[in-house]
Amino acid sequence: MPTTDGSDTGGTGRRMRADARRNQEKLLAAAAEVFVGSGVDAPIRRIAARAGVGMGTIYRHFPTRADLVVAVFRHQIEECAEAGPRFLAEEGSPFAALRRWVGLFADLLVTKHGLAHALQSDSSRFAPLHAYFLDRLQPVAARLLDAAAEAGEIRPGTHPYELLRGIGNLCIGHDDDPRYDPRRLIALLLQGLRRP
Amino acid sequence: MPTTDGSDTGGTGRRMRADARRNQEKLLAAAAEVFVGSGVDAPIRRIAARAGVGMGTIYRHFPTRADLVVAVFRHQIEECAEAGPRFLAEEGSPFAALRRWVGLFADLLVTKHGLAHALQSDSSRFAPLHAYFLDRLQPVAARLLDAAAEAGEIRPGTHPYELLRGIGNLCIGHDDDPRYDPRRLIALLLQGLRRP
DNA sequence: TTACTTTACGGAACATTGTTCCGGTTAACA
DNA sequence: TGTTAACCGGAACAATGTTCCGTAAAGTAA
Repeated sequence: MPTTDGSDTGGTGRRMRADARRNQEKLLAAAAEVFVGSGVDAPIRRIAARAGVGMGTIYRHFPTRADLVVAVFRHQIEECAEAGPRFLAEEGSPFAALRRWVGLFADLLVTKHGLAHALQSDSSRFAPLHAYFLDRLQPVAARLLDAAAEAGEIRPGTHPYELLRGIGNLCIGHDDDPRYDPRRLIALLLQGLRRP
Repeated sequence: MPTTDGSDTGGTGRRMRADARRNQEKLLAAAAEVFVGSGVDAPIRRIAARAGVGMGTIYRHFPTRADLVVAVFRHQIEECAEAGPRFLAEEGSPFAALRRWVGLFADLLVTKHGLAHALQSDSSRFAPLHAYFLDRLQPVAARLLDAAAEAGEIRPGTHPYELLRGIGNLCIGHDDDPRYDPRRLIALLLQGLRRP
């Protein structure tokens, strides 16, 4: 798993060359800028151009688009994952923690243009992004669901994966349509979870 | 609004030439076949080739991909729209009718590969598809929701558009992942609608 | 510092797909 | 049957993803 600080080894176990690390950072910065303006489907060429590097360089550092997206959003994903247990400790009930965390998760998807859309995508583009998201967030969702179920606040049996994916899906396309607010539907979904 | 039978006028008010109608039918058949195998994002070239016509022909008949998708699925959309009022008459309660209709709607999206995905899409590709879907199905959803709300079975205030879009979103990507079954989440959503 | 090795860089070249355009063909009709 | 308007096919162009290799730079040791 690559890191973003000076210790990055490029996966080879050897230290990265200085220019390589410089370019990687330039690429991450450029990608973050372009993603905001044009979504995560922006042309690779534009990102390379904005970073001032060639096509070969971007493909060497990030073989797939998903690798680049993961690298750009790693921080936010990490924060979201860490918030789960914290909410469980802070909130009065497991269900309240679950609701708050789901809200944070939805914010992440809604704020970053096209991220939700990329997460499911067709076929298996973005498979690495999908995998990273799940590895990191599914256990968190599972723990919140379990806690709420044990407390008797929701009925048991909900699959964490399915819930995450469903919420992710609901967040798609909110930004080109003011009539559609994913949060209302997410609230309905949570309501449907509650024990009668 | 184009039709598929012999009366098609191509929108000009004049009768279509025989070869034009023949090609349109060949294209519809080919598109339906290709969509099943490769989803609605299959290359235009392949559809044209399967129909045995040139690129110009397909673009003349269906200027955008969405036009072609609409034409292919018109029948199913129409059936779904007509089922709404029928369910309302047949079922014991408005909510039961709503639930049954939502199931039919979901089946439509789940069965036709990639249709759900195309429905929201990014930017505004598929805008005609989106528009047709809404024009036809939103009033049906509205009537079902109103009836259920009036009967006191669900709480009022749910936007038909939002519900349709949400269900559409939930149906995305079910086919490349056995762990994800949109129907379970849709059931939760409906449960969340119910009056306490 | 210099010579040498290893790694990375840049961008041309190729592949795929969407989209447009135009010369030739054909159906419709008098 | 001749005229005309509509239609056809596919070449040509454009945008983008992906690969490859000659060249340049960084690291290393004498």
